[in-house]
Amino acid sequence: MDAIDLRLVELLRTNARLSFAELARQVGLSAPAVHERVGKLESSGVIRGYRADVDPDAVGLGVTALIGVVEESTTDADDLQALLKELPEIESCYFMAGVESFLLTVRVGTIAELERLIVRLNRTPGVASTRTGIALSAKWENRPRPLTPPTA
Amino acid sequence: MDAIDLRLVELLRTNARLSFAELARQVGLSAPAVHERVGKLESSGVIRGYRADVDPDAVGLGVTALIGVVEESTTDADDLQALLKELPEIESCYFMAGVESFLLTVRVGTIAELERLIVRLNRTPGVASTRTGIALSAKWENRPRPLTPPTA
DNA sequence: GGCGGAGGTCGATGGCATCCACGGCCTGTA
DNA sequence: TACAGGCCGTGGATGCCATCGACCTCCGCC
Repeated sequence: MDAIDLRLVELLRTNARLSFAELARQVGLSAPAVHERVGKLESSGVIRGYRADVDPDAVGLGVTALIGVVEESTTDADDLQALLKELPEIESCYFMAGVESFLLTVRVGTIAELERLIVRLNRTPGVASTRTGIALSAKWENRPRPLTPPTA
Repeated sequence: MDAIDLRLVELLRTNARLSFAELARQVGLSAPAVHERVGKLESSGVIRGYRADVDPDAVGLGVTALIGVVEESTTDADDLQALLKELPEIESCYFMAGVESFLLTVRVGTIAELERLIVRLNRTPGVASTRTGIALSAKWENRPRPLTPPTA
């Protein structure tokens, strides 16, 4: 992970469809060199994949919510996590410090669907309670942060 | 937005670097046809961009937190939003229903940096108070949800 | 029936991805 | 110092891909 790798990561983070030739021009190396570097970044797990950033509204997922989940004290967090993973509506799942063990970001089409999801969550074994906040709008999401060189 | 468009979106959501030729094979069209469809999806805003999914840990952003922000009653939400946008640490910003007007997902390198960020936030004009939850780990993030056809 | 547009296929061409052989530099060692 | 080996790069070759233009086909509408 030197400065060039960091620059490649930053470029791909902003536009994942850049060609290797273009990346090469940006960082001042040849295309094969960039190809190999990116391959290593992928296989070492620095780059986990490439995703199109899609407007959720446009694909029928206009409702975003954040749900805090309080675990029952008798349950194993791993078991609960496995159950949560079954629910495709859950886009992200964080294990948190605090009373609410999990914080979920959730995407559904309608408030009615959200209601059904909340009911389902509360019925899930290991869930003591949930607390839902509705996002009225996403001002921005997953904004790629400028990466600071390690010496900063 | 027909079923083929939806399939293209789903494919690109999972792997944004698929070639048009490969996409064409997957959906049973020719490459130029797919090229045109994807172009329209981009210019109509359905596809907002393409992002490499990077392990935050690997680029020195090992600390993730969620911060709820309570606005001062005298402030304009848009003004505050503009100020928040200046802070590169804020990865996502949702305008929420509830006491906390904004919910921020934040990514920093160390707990010390998080502390500085919280102090800065509390000093920001328009911010009445903040409430921070620390993510001990991200179980998963931005998982692409299988898209249901509109008739489902 | 004839027309026009949307959206598709096909074929050609230039650029890109990717493989391979080669070379320079840094480093540890005699 | 001289040298050997590994790492990382370059340059050239080759086949695939992106992309353009010409044409075709279907469908709704006059």
